[in-house]
Amino acid sequence: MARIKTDNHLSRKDVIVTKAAALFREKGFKAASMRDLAEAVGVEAASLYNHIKSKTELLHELCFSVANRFLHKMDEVESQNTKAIDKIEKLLRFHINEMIQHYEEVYVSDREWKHLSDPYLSNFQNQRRIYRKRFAAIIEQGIRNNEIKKIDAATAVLIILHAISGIESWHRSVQKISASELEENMVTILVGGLTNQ
Amino acid sequence: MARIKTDNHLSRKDVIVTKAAALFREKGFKAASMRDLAEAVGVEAASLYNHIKSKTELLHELCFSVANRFLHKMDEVESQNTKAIDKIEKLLRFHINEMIQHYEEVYVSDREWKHLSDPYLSNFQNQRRIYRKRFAAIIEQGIRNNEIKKIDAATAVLIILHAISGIESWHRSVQKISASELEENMVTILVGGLTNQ
DNA sequence: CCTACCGATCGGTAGG
DNA sequence: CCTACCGATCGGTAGG
Repeated sequence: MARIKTDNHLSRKDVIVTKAAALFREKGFKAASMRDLAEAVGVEAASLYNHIKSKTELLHELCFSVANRFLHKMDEVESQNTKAIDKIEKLLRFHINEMIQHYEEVYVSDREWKHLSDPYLSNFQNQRRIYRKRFAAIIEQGIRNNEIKKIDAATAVLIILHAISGIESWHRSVQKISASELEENMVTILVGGLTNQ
Repeated sequence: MARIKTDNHLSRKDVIVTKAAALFREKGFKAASMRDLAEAVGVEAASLYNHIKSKTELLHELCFSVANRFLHKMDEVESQNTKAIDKIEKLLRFHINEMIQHYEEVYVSDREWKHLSDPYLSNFQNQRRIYRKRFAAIIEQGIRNNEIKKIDAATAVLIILHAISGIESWHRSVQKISASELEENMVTILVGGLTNQ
């Protein structure tokens, strides 16, 4: 997915990864078979193995490409010289947009990572734990600066991250409101819930 | 699960359903095998079928027993003569407590229902859609009465319900804060996010 | 990229 | 509640 392309065409591998994300999202990792995937790609199941090593490899490519994007954004936000609540809003908006634009991948990374096997599993869990701690540290900074209510930071992170995963329902619904309206509503409720005023 | 008992002992069936909830939560419905379940119960796999009809039956018993509790609570809350924001807080606290006390069942009902098969699948999806509409209607009432910010009610429901599912992370963590502190933190953030003040 | 096929594991049944 | 076993399906490989 991160390969540089000279044209708009996706490599066969990219097609496989993309179709895998859609299938894993729809059926779950375990219930999605390599034969399902082969049919979606338009080849026989055995042919997939000329491009990938295993079914699990597909899952960990998806999980880590998503995790890397979030960690990269966290680096960027932490280095900025802004108020804690602004950092949180930036992270929140990034999460919302990632979920809207890369729905299948982000969803799979969020819900199917438990099917990873070691060493990827513990690696992923570690990255996730660290990300949440960094997020909580920003909230704690905001509480010390009186920008944010006196709440448990870990609980706040948990609420924010899970609330965002709710976009999944919006994504598959008849979509009454637009993506930008969705974003503003979420920011209003969640930033509003954290701040004193 | 709803059967009346004359003593504290669970019937064999109850043990199977309870162990199934734990297994489906831990591994996911598809990845949890009947042989895993048999081992957890302490019998051979074939023996399970003297108490249950199929693996799917276990899933739909879990999903519908959880759904029924929420629908029953919704009936109760709707019939009360209180402000919309109080109804929301009541539902919110009920959800939180259900998630804390019946963690495995509620989690499975929330995350594994897609493995139901028709007619149970569409039945469950219907109940879920109706529940959310009733929840949204209360929020809309609150907006009309100026108790709640002018937001999209469906988005608010989505945020609330998914935020609660975040308790899953708390449940399996080293549990820094108590259940009641968790509840108060969630109510503070979410009710605070909805209200004008 | 395909045909042919493998060993393993699955949910479930027969019969006692 | 057990032993014995079934047909189906799985991820993956061999060989071309």
